[in-house]
Amino acid sequence: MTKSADSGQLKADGAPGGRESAPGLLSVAKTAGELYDSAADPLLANLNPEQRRAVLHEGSPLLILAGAGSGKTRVITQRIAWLVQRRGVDPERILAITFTNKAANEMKERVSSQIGLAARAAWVGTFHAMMLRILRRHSHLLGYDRSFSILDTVDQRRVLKEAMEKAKVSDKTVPIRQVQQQISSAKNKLIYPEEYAKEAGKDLQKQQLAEIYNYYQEELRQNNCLDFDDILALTVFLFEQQPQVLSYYQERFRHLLVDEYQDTNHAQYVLVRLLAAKHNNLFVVGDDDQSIYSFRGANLMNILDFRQDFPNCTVIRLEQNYRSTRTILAAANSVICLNEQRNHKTLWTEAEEGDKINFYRALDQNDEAVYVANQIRRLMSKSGAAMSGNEIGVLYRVNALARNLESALQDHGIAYRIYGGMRFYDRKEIKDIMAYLRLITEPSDDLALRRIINSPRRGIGATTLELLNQIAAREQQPLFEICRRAEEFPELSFAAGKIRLFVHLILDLQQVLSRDEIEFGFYVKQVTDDSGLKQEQTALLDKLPLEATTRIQNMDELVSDAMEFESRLTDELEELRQYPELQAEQEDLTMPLTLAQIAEAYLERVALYSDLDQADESDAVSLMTIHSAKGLEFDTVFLVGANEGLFPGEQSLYSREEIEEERRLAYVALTRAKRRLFITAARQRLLYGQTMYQKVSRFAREIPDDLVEEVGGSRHGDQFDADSVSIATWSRRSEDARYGAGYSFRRDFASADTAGGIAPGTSAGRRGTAFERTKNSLSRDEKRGLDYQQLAVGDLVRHERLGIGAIEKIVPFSGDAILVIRFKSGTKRFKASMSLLTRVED
DNA sequence: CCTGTTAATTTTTTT
DNA sequence: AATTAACAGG
Repeated sequence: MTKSADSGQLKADGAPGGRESAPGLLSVAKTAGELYDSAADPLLANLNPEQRRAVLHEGSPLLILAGAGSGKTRVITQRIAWLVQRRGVDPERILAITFTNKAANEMKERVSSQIGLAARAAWVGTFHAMMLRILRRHSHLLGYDRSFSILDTVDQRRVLKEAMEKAKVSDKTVPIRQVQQQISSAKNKLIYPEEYAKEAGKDLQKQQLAEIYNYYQEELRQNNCLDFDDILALTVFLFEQQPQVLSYYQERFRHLLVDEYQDTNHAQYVLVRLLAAKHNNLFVVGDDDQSIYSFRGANLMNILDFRQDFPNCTVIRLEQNYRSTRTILAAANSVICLNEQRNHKTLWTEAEEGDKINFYRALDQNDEAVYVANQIRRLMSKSGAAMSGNEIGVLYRVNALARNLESALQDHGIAYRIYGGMRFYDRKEIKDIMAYLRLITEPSDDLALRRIINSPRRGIGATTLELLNQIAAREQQPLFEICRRAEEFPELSFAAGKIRLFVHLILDLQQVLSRDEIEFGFYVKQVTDDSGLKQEQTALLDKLPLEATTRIQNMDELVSDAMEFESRLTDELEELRQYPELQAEQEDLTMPLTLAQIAEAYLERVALYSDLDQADESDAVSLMTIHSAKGLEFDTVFLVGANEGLFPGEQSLYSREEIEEERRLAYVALTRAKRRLFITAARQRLLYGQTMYQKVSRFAREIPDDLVEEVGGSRHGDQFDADSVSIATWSRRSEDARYGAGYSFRRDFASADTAGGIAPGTSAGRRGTAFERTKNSLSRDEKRGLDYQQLAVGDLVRHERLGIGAIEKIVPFSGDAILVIRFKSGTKRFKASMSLLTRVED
């Protein structure tokens, strides 16, 4: 399947086409940067020689091996600015790919501040977002309708389960999770069911998988759905099958920039090769030491083999670190050095030595959390040099560790924000509403229909649904079509009335959508109301007050999120209109937006974006996994849970490759810190319902002694270092403790610890969901929000980022109100109780 | 057809 | 520990 990628010939001519000759400036510089007095160019002023060489590079594919904190984002943005402003490249000929939406947003913003609104015409985004954009335009060539929907992992599991039933494979013999993983990795290698079946050969297990895979893919196709991996793989197939389409994008994207190249999987690698093949203007930035996504198919070989893949390429190393102190950098270097699979780089810095790394050996997970909270409070209240919360990041290997930290921070009154975990859009109530939107915009989406036909309860249960399924299979029509014709089928007579109500609900909502008379936010509100979802929760208020309240709040939140989304979209469009020259290629944005288009755009955003992507201005300590911290930096970093079996994880202990990946993860964690680094490990830890006894992580022990200041015990030796009893590893099996005589003494030790008067940290009771608690802690500390009843049209308010604005409109709903506010920069909408606004007295 | 109960399973990391 | 799936009874 790589064949066609290879057949794309790699010409070495980087010669710019006519359209690229710069206005006035330098055709000289393209052969030799020295001929041009680059030192005087303000665009290059803040770059070191290597960075400058990278920005100016021309004529061959370029690999930049950029160590952590070496200014790679700056190099990419300056490169884009350089291309546009000095080389006269049309921004719409630039495709810049990042890995997270957050990184993409940051890049867009930085580029805009350099070159202004023209940046809008460049394509900047994640692989998934960019390829999706391409797929939407050409999906009919692959047999998908333009309005296909994207399944998330949960929906995916639903479909898989059915596929397994069809293939008569019990999910007991083969866990769904594994099937999901297998299919995903096959797709990332561009292997689709047919080929998978061929490769299976006589392997019975593989044959079964192939069958499941086949059913799964069929189901997706029938429902006009793609999963995440399809987005990449189908784009590859599109390019392979439709040379004219490929050729169009090759021509269009004369300049291709890829960030975090070390995290590309095979499909992404092929995409890069295909797109760059014609003009060869490939600009790739990566750091093999920061490759941490092999579990989702990232292939480290892509960056290690770059020289072979692009024989005439140039390699530039960025080794000067601008982020961390000497101490932190030395620690990170000494850890990563122990990996064998790497391009050798040694980061250096001119920065000062800085504080030693603080290592704390905690008693248990609560003690650990309390220690972190105390340290944070100390840092934030230091007279004269008080830090603000957003300069602090708390990082951990697995999301499960966030819980203890949460309660400790709460007890200390520290505002925090948790990233990851449950996405807002993943909540049941939200997904239900999204399923309504999907069915409304795409009536053949059976998956959406099945999700909502009985949500809220309409008395259409499994029996009826089974009947519907049978008829649909017989008639070869989507479920919704069968529902519509329910009267024609006698077997449905029992449920026909209920089905008709449902069909009318959807048809009515479709009509409202196509009439296009109300704003999108209100449309979403109408969906929540008419569907009965809201009412269902209101009815539950007496029975489950806590849950129902959150759900109602979430639905309201979704309404205002939809409003904000619309206004942001319209603002963008407005800006584009002011630059007619940008419009040529933006065909999808030149028309006035209809309600249906907004709905589709919204569904798309919800599918690809996580909460992490929203830039957050509030001043709170960040809690996140190391994975999500990549690309970020904090003045002070706490790395918690530095225990063997947790980090590195238990399942990676016996594979050298996996240990190396974990070590890279450690490297990423350490290099997030600018000035101060705290590392904590617990002697014993209650996790997943079991107490385990843990050694200090090897990564903490690999840091040279002279860089570390130890508190509460040594990093070396076992967990009971006082009497140096050697216990090889912890045990997570409770029956071990019960039955194994050899284990009983562990419990004695454990109780001795607590009986010895060392009280474990206070364990706060569980209160509500993580989401809720985050919100509470913020509102308690910040007093955000306004009471709309005390506001009037014309009042002035201040927003931290947007400045002062005037209230243009107040739209009350469900005890709150949406404020429409005109700022200098444009009109924005806020939910009054949630807004970060303060009133300005005039 | 729905509800409340038990039993079982889960834990890497994310677009 | 906590979420989720299966299951029996109303």
